[in-house]
Amino acid sequence: MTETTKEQLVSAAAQLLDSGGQGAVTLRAVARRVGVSHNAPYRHFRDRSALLSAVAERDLEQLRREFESLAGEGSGAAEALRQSAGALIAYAREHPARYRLLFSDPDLTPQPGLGDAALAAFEAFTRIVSWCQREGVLPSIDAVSLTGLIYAAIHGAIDLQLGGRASDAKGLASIDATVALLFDLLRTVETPGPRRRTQTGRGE
Amino acid sequence: MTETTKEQLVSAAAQLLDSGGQGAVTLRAVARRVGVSHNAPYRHFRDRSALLSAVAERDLEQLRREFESLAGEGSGAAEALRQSAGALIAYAREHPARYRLLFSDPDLTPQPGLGDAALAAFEAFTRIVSWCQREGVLPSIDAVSLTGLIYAAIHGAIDLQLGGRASDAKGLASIDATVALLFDLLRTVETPGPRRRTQTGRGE
DNA sequence: GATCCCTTGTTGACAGTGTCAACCTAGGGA
DNA sequence: TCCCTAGGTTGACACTGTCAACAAGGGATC
Repeated sequence: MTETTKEQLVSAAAQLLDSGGQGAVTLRAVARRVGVSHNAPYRHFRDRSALLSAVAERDLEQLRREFESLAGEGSGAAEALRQSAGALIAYAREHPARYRLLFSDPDLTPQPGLGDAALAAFEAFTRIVSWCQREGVLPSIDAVSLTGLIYAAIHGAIDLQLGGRASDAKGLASIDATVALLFDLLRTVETPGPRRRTQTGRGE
Repeated sequence: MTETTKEQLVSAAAQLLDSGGQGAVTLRAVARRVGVSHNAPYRHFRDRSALLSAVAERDLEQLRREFESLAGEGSGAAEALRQSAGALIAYAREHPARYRLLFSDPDLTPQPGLGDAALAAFEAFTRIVSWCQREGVLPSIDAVSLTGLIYAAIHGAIDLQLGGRASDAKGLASIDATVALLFDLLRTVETPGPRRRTQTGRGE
C-alpha cells in the first residue's frame, strides 16, 4: 500500500508528537523522517500550523468514528457513555501531545476543516448523551448544555492531569475517579421530569 | 519604586503573553523590551521555560490570594464559590495565554516552585468548597474529590472555549452557562446529610 | 510528436531563535 | 590591595520557518 507523501508527512508528524511532544515537531524533522527535502512539506501544507491541524483533523475523525460505533452498540446507553469517556481518556493517555493538539492548542491557526471535525466529534458525543437521557440515565435537561458540561469535566480532568502541575500529589484526583464521580452525581440528580422521584429536601 | 531586572523580565514576558501569545514570548524580545542585551535573561533564568514558569508562579500566587480573600468574606459560602469561579473565568478571559501557562502548558519544564504554587491555589479553592459543604450548599462527599470535579469542569469549560475549536458555534455552551449548570446540578444532588436550598440566581 | 503547464520536488538563502562560551565591570569583603 | 561574585555584554553556533528560484515529469492540448 503506497502511502502518499502527504499522508506520510502527517504520520511522521504524529509520531514526532508522540515521541517528543509539540516542540519536537519541526517541519524539517518531519521532512527528514519522510526522506524528502526540508521544503517539500510546503507543497502540501501552507505552514507548520497547517500540518499540525491535519494531524488533529485525522485524529478527531477517528474519535468521531469511535463515538459513533459506540452509539450504535447493543450494550446500552450507560455503557456507551462510560466507554466513550474511556476512549477519550485512553487516547489522551497514549498520545498526550496529540490530545492537546485536538482541543487545547493555542497557537494553531484556525483551519476550517479542523473546526468541522471538532464539531462532528462533539455531535457524535452529544448523541450518546441524548441516548442516555432517553434511557433515564442522565437528567433530562438541554442535551447540548449537558454534553457541554460532561465534556468540559472530562476534558478538564484530562488536561489538568496532563499538565502535571501538582502532579499526582494529593492535589488532583485521578482522571477516572473524577469522571466516575461526575457520573455518580449526575445519576442522583433530581430531574424535573416525572421519571424520577424527587425529594425536596427541607433543610435548616 | 525601582523594579529589579528580574521582575522587569517577568513583567515583560507577561505583557508579551498578553499581546502575542505563547509564541511571541521569545527570550530576545523580552530582553529587548526591558532594554538589556539578548543574553541578560540567562543571568536570572536557566532557560526560556524557567522564565515562563516564573510568570505562571506569580499569577498562581495572585489567584491563591484572591481565593483566600474570598474564603474570609462575609457574603456566605455559596457566594464565595460563585465568585471564585468568576475570578478564574475573568482571569482566563483577560489573559488567555497566561491562563494556559498556569494549567495546561505542555512543554514547560517542571519547576519545583511552580508545582507548589499550583497546589497552594488548589488548596485555597478546596477550602471554599469545604465551606460550602459545611453550609449544605454542596453535597458532603470527599472534599478533595469534589473540588477536583468542580475545578476540572471549570477548567475544561474555559480551556475548550479558549481553544476555539467549534468556536462558539452551536457546539459548546458558554463558560458561564456550563459553570452555572454545574452548580445548579450539584445543588440538587441527593446528599446524605441535611440540606439547604440556596437560590443564587445568576444574572444573564 | 511537439508544446505547455501543473504538480511535486529540489537547492539556496535569510532573518530570527535558544543557548553556550568568553569577556567585562562594579562593588564589597578579606 | 586583591580577588571573588553578581550582573551584564558581545560573539558565535546550530537550528528553525519561510521565501524565491529552479528542475523533472507527466497529462492535456494542438
